[in-house]
Parts: sequence; structure tokens; C-alpha cells
Amino acid sequence: MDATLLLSHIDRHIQLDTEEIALFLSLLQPKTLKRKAFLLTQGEICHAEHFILKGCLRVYTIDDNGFEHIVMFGVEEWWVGDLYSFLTQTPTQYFIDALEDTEILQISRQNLDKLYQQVPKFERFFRILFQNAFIAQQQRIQQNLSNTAEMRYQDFITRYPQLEQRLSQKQVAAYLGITPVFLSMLRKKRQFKK
Amino acid sequence: MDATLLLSHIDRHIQLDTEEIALFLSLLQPKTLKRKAFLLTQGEICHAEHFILKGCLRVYTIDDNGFEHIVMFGVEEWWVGDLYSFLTQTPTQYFIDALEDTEILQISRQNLDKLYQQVPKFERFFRILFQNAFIAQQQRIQQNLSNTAEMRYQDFITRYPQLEQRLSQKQVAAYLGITPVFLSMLRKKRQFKK
DNA sequence: CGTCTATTTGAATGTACTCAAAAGCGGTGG
DNA sequence: CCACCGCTTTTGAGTACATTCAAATAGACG
Repeated sequence: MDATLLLSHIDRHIQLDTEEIALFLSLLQPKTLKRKAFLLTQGEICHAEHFILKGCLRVYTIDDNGFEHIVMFGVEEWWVGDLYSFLTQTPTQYFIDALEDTEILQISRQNLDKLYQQVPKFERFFRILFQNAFIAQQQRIQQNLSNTAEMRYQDFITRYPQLEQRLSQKQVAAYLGITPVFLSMLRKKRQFKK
Repeated sequence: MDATLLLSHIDRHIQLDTEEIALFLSLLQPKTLKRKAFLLTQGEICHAEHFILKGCLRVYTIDDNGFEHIVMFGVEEWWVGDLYSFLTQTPTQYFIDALEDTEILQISRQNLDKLYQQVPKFERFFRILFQNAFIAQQQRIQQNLSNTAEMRYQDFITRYPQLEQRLSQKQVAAYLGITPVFLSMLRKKRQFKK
């Protein structure tokens, strides 16, 4: 498996020498997932963080009424996992599965700890990563508070136009927090407006 | 101003020697805010991150219809600011003001950069901080997707019982994403149930 | 005390959901 | 390669959750 994408992603934030790169790569494990395969299911402990080389994953919960709610999508160059379960080693409430055939690189809890110890620059790398993720989530929260479903859909397709292409409406609805039926109605309404 | 609270907060995640502590403290600036005073208003650039020693702040937007939406509260031992504006040095979309008389310690962009350079352990500190903030936000997003207003209110008061005491219903409503009128109705309903 | 803001209450409205049925689409096997 | 099965999307009617508007009451603060 080819880690070029991951290395260039890291190179954007910190500079590593060849030794550090070698160490880092030795701590990773590749994995491929067929469409619809699960990476994590509710009740399991999340043992690794996953970097996506190719494909598309979704992180979601299933509520008491059986409805799916997507907390995040992951595509190329994104990290996914359940951080809470990963850090506390407690059972997760999330499911993660593949919407497309997907290739990932995994780093386990022990290996990540080792990485932080041996290459402290990675503290900086993940600090920046979480910082950016925090900002993105805060914007999503603010949007959910301020906007109607129609505005949120509008924003979603302008913010992630290429992602929307890859998803079914059902997935988009589960991310926006509305029913697929209602999303269908919104789309119909939009056609007239344009 | 007394930085004990901040130092013990930091000590939970990283260990500093006396020199490092001295350097860190030299990079901070104290500030007091009277109730209703603004720390940041829409259009300004956020020049510092703020650690709360005492008091209560709110971070919020005002939407096109003039409604306030609170993205986070800050009380003792929390950091607040607009990270996006802080990092990109672009105008913020948020307001931050004090709900109580408040004492904070500020660290400017330049001083934080200096801190990262001179005491890399702070990369780790903020990595952990953002990591935890990310988890908390993800839980909030998941809740907003899954739950009705009534459940969200229930969860809020069990999760932050002491915070709710300090807030008006209007503030709680603006955080939950509902109108004060509707929150009042929910509270009335709850009284019967108990 | 008086003013200003927050909260409560009630009626009408709107946004989004439920249920149900039909149509569309994609993958799989014969 | 077509036919069928299952899942997604569309459409419509009725419903529920939450808002708007308005007015009255309560509370906070100077």
C-alpha cells in the first residue's frame, strides 16, 4: 500500500527526516474495506485512528427509534475513528462503515503513544489537525443553530460539491439531520427556484 | 492577578519546570470584564485566546433575523476565543461578552507562537485540549441530530447542572437552538411529569 | 419606585415528520 | 442480457413539534 498521500498530508504541517518517516511508517497498518464493510460497530472499543487513502467512510449512530445520524463523513486525506472510545478504551456508541471500497492506514493506540514519545513533532501535527477539526465542527454547530434545513442543504452542496456527488440523498439527509423524504421535497423546491 | 488556576489546569497534562512557568506567565496578560462587557465583536480580529479564571462568557452569533445563537459558554478553567479568526487573522463572525463579572488571562497570537517554539510541551498541552474539545463538540452534534428539544434540554441540565444555575433561560434556549418561549413551555411540561 | 428585560400563557402558523403507496434505479442471478 | 428483488427516491395527505405574534406577569436593576 502506498503511503504517499499520508506523507504529503503530514508534510504540510511538520517536516520529518528520513528516519522519522521510516519509524512512522513502521507504526502503520494498511487495511482495505469493501463497500458496506464495517470498521467499527457500537459496543466495540476503537483501537485505532484511520487515515483514508481512497474511498469514503461514514461515522454514525443509530438512535432508539432506529434512525441513523451521521456525525461525519471521511474521504481521501481525512482521519476517522471514535476518539472518545480510542482514548478512554471504552465501548463506542458509533458505527463506521464504508460507502465505497476503501483503503486506509491505521495507527493503534500503543503505536500512537510511541509516536508521540519518539517524534514529538507529531504532537504539533495532531494539535493542528484537531484545531482545524474543532473549527469545522464549531461552524457546523453554529449552522445547525441558525439555519433551516433548506439553508443547511444549500450550504452543504456549496461547501462539499464533490462529496455530495458521491453520496446518496439518504446519506446527505442523515448528515443534515432531516428525513430523506423531506430532503426530496427540498430538492424539488430548489428546481423551481433556479 | 492569580494564575494558580491556570497552572494547575496545565499541570494536569504537562509538567513544567520553574523557568518554563516563568516564561509562560510572562506571555500572559490579565484582564477583567464587567458583566455585559464585550471581549470580541463581529468584524473584529480575534487577537488572543482567553483562559477564564472567574466568571462566565458566551460566544455567539447574531443571524440575519437578529436572533442570537450561542456556540459555547465559558466558565472557570475554560478557554474561549474565535480560533478561526485567531489563526487566520480574519474578521470574526462571533460576539463574545460577559454574563458575569469575569477575570481572564490572555495569550496573544505572537506570544502563543513564541510559546510553542520555546516550550514545545505546549504543543502537547493544546493537542490534548483540542482533542477533548473536539470530542465534546462531536457529542453535541450527535445530540442535536438525534434528539428533540425536550431531550436536549434534559441532557443539558444533567450534564451541566451547576452551569444552568448561572444562566437565564434565554441563554439556555439560545444554546439549545430553541426559542425562549418554547423552553418555557418545556419547563412547564416537565413539572407535571415529576 | 419605575423602567427594562425575562418569562409565562394562549392562539394561529409553519416547518419538518409520519405513514403509505408508487415509481425509479442498481445490482445480481438465471 | 434481461428480469427480478431490494433499496432509494418521489409524491401526497395528515400530524407533531416548534415558532410567531401578542399580551400579561414577573423579576432585576438603577
